[in-house]
Amino acid sequence: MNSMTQSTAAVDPDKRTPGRPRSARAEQAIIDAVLDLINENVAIEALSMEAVAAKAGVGKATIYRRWSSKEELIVDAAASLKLPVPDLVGESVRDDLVTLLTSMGPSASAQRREGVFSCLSSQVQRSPELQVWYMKVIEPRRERVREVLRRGVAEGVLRADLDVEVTLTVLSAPMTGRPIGGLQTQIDRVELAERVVDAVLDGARER
Amino acid sequence: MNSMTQSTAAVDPDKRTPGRPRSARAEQAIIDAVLDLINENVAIEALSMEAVAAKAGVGKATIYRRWSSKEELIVDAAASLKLPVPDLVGESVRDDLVTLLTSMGPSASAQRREGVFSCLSSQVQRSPELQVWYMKVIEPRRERVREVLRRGVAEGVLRADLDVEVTLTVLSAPMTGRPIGGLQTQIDRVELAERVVDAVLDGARER
Amino acid sequence: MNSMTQSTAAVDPDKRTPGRPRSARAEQAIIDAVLDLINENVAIEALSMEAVAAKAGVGKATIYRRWSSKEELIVDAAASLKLPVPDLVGESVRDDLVTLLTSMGPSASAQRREGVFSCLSSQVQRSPELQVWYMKVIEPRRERVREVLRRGVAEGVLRADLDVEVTLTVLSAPMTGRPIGGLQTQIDRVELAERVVDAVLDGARER
Amino acid sequence: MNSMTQSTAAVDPDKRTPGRPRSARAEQAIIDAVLDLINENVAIEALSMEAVAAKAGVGKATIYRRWSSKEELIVDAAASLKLPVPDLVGESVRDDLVTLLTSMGPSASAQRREGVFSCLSSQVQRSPELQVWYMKVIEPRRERVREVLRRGVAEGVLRADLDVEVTLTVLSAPMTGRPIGGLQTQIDRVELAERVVDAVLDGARER
DNA sequence: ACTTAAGCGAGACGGTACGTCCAGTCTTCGT
DNA sequence: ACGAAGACTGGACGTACCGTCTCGCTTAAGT
Repeated sequence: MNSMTQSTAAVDPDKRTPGRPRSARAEQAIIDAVLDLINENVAIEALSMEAVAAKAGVGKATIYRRWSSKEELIVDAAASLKLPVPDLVGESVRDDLVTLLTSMGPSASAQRREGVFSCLSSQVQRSPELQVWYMKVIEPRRERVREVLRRGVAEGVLRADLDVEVTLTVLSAPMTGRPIGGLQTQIDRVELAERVVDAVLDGARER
Repeated sequence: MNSMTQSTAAVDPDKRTPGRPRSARAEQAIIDAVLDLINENVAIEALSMEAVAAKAGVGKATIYRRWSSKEELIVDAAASLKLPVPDLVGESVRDDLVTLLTSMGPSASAQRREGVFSCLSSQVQRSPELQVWYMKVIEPRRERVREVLRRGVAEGVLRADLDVEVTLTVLSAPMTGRPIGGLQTQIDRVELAERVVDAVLDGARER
Repeated sequence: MNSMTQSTAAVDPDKRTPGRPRSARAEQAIIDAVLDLINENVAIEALSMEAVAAKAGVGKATIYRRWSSKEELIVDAAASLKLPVPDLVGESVRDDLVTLLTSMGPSASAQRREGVFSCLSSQVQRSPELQVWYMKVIEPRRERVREVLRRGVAEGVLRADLDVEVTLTVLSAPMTGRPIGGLQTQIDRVELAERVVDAVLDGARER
Repeated sequence: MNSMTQSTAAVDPDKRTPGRPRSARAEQAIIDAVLDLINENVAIEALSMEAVAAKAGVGKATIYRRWSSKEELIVDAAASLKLPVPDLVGESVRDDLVTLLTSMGPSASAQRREGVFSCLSSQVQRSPELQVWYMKVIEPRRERVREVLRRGVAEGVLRADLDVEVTLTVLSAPMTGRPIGGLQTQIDRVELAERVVDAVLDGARER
């Protein structure tokens, strides 16, 4: 994977590889081609390296020199879209959670991203390696949720015995999972986030 | 899709089509081949029609006569595994939910099923048509969850103003979603179900 | 082959086969379908049994019950077109030969026949059995040529030491062979026949 | 067709096409595979591209990149067998014609060639384009025959008013045509050539 | 300025799988 | 027991991509 190569290079910064350095233009053209193709091509997975190379005006070898598989390339393309984790006003646990959850999941932002994330999560199952990379993309947002939950506990707003991990999962799964057979098709992201947060905060049991 | 054909035929049961009827043996051999291949071949999506035909001892045309795409075939193969919705003892809302949730999701039962469901959910996004079929497979279990929730409300165990749909989503998403970056990799299905149910029932907010 | 079946049946004419007799309508429909398809479909050899069955409104088995291969069917279709051997006025050896040669070969008559014979001769190479059948179709005309040649010798019009077989071949080959790279594309059948006959009768050598 | 591509390239020999050049090894392996298969497989037309690719150790696409149809490939395979036009001693018109005719036609030389030419002539009817190519293979020998005939006329050995084209056809048709129902099955090539030449030179008519 | 080494676009390579079409056989009806 | 219909196995068709491998050509760093 690309980023690995960069890290490896960074280990010994004096040593410059001989020969012509890799073209940053080609690199960007490839990423753009991936995103464009995903964007046009709502039906994902018909995304072929051949098409990426053609669209980027690049030889296939130039792609494989940087990414050793289609999956890695797509992960990197997704990573390039990584949204800044939203700034939190920090006034209310509930509002912070709604903000964070809204920014999660496939439909989080620009249309272009939708397809990328949807495609990604379907590919990611396959190899543990890809999961690690995918995690790097989504984990920051998950960590912010944990922080908010812990802050809530500390402030006494949330239960002292809160199971933070399970609560995190319960909150995020409805946002990142596929919208099949559920609510997500009918209501918008913000409303979904609000209802999920409220349901999880308040609980179902009568007291 | 196969089941569609059957339904259509059922509309006019007197009228027999002329010619040799389709072989039930071939049909079953194809389904079995799919399940076997998925089973051996943990890495899904390397599942080829060519291999299915060979394994089933069937011509490719015989497959395409029944299913017009690989996706449809896999959905039908999955449907053939449809578990009986678990019987509920009906003593406690909490226990019933744990039972139902445990039976949900990709790792619900026999190993063979795991792969099928995992493969399935990654394919299903693509076409609205497939989603409809997938829904038919999973919806019964979702409906049972709704019933339990409504029963809980009626019995006064759950909040009177419970948002049943959101609660259903909040409960099921962690079970059916991909296990990426979450708890599912560390803990078993039953424990996950218990912790999710407890978290959702009790809520996070201090009261 | 069909005609064989008929001959076999003729051996014992009292004995009627049990069951429903074969439909003469189907038989004719199949032959007609072959001829029609060859006719439309100038590009021969794309003639499929499937298409014949469809065009004749007949099951494929009905064809295979009568003819055991595509080649046999085509030979029989050709035989059904067998022209009556032309009547000869018998006044002049030269004119009789021109008449006979004109009636030979693929372009001899109705357009429909052209394709059949062209197709036929390309298939016929393959099996000695087919050659026998093909011979039965063309041999009568060849025999008439031999008769005319022998008559010419008897009458003293042709050389006493004439090699009848070679002369027959030399006369007929230009008419039945494919028109590739030769004269046949430029001049019509009658003119070709006349020039061939004259050249062969008169010889090339100066005397 | 392949040779066309080569000729086109020859028009501007400086200009190299970009990309990896085509492998001459693959090209030869394909041609060899065709000839070998025809050779083993006396029953022609069962010759499949699949088998050619497998035997040549080549991807099917590599074949289709060079020849757009099976027919073209076979024509090129035949052309690769093109015999050198035989050297003529030039002493006698009759002997030269026998030599030339003997080298004509499907059974001219090595066994391998027989099948190729036989297969070829059955395919060639179909498209004018193929005929052009086939002509290129056979025309040189035909032209030599014309030359001999003209020389004979000039030397006074042959009739002054000889119809060269018809005589050429009359001589070559028995050699190249199918051996159906004729002499070719009984006598060998050389004898056939001699008898044909003698019959045509001397003529049939008594004088 | 001159090597040297790796980059570049292009496109051919051996392969695998696709979805379609036909061959020749088999199985079910209804006549 | 036939005829018509059509499903059956098998296998070739021609196409699209896979990931790799040349080509001839830049492009820089290090002589």
